[in-house]
Amino acid sequence: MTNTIRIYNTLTRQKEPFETVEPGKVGMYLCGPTVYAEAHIGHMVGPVIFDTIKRYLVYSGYEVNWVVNITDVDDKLIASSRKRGIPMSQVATEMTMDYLSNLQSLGVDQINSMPRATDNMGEIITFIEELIEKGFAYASGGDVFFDVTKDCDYGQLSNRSVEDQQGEGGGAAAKKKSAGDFALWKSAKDDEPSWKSPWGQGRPGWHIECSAMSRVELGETFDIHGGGLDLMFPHHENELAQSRCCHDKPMVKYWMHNGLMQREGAAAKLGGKSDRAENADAASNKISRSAGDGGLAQLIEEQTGDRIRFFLLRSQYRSTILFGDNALAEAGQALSTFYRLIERYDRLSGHSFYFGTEYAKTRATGDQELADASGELMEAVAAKRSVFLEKMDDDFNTAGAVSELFEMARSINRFIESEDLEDSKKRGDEAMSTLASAMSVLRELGAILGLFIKKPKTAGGDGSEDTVEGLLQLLIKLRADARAHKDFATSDTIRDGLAALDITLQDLKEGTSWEKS
RNA sequence: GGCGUCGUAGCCAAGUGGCUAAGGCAGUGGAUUGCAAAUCCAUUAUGCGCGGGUUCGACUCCCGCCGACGCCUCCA
Repeated sequence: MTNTIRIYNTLTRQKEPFETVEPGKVGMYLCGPTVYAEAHIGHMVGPVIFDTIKRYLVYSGYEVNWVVNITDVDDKLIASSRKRGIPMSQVATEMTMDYLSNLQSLGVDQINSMPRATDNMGEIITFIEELIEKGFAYASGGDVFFDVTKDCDYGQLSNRSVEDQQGEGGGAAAKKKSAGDFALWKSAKDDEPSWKSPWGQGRPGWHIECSAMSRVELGETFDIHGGGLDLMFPHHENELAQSRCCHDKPMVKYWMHNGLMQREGAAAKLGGKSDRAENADAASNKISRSAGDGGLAQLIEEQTGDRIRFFLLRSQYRSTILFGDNALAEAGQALSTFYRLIERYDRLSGHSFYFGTEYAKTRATGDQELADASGELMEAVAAKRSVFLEKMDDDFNTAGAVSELFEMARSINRFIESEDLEDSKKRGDEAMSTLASAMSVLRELGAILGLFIKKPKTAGGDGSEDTVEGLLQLLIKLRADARAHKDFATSDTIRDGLAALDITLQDLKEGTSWEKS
């Protein structure tokens, strides 16, 4: 187990060595979605980076339990349910399915548990009772509030004082002792969905479910808690207050917050800042569902999940990521470098990269030049692998790590060129064994990032890949015949025609391959 | 008003108190090719928003300024 991982902790605002509560084990919790509407791309930043973090921790020898909650009861869900004339639970189910399918498309498959708020009402109510008992909360007119004045450490995560709190206002304000108090339990109005509690029919406040469910799944103190920067206040601040006060011990060792995503271009510069009132109507590049963003499933269909995942991983997770067509296109262009190399390897080796077939070690042929080239390649690959891991150790710097992958790909291509492996007559077992070894390192590191795990889709989405492949082979053969007769007019007609369909041909030493962009 | 983040080549984006400031995209020259595409080689920031300061030395630390942005209200 490496013990060199360092994590930027929002609580202390610095990178700290990673030390788990329990040796060798990691409990981590990520705030999941409120399932009232379709997800947008911004919702995937957290899941993708946490999925990668888990992969890396597992790779480093930890046993990791990763929990992502589903908030399936809140005001917006109620509003959506009324508007659509269907039960709140149905809205929640639909949107949960949308969310899960998006996660799957992006290769987020490391989550151990996804508890729902409505399945944990008993625990939530118990948690609130404990807080009341210990004097940190009070019931008031059917509602229950957390008393922020009783928590002398309140505000340490987001670095703000109780005096600064403006409070939620609205109807609940009159029931509160002080403006900064927040709801643990909300009494139900007329036909709202509700649950029975010691304070009457009602539903939980926003923050309490995370305190209750994280305790159930991960215990009173666990290792990592994550979420978007926008959740730092009030959500995480309040969660932290609830749990710390209830248990009289720290809730979380490392608080991690990912940067928010913004739309590229558009109103990038709109003068003034700082004055909320004036800026309230200013155009924003922010992505949010309340601004009508959504449709992630369609975006994934157009762009592929791999491309979006790679795009997200090319930035440091704490920074603001600018999202747009250009950015995605560039990511796709860059990613294809790896796909081409992988296809090249498959073609030369006759094996599938994705199945990870290992070559038997071969006896050296005594070719000194080859031995030197092999040694050079493996040395370069080992060096880049080592830097890759150092970058990941440093607060999961996926952006820096990716650059090592590019250099690795170049080294491998250089080897293929220098040994002329495109020529089957020069393709000996010794060279291919070296190539396979180098590729296996690419596979190993790619898997940490959740990349290059399965073959990407190349043909169109009509499901007839065999047909497409057959047609392409037919055209490639016709073109080869034309070229053999130096009928370049015909051969170029075929190639240009395919290019118009975004299909690019590549003439190799032996045969022709194609790819669709 | 309070709290906080950021400003690195045409674009995206890592990074470090001191060797030649990663990588990608785009571009240019070359190898290769019937021509391409792909791949490889070379090349593209004497400088890291601006002005001061600390230091033997700062892009990296401190202060000021300018600019972009986030939170303080539902938000990943």
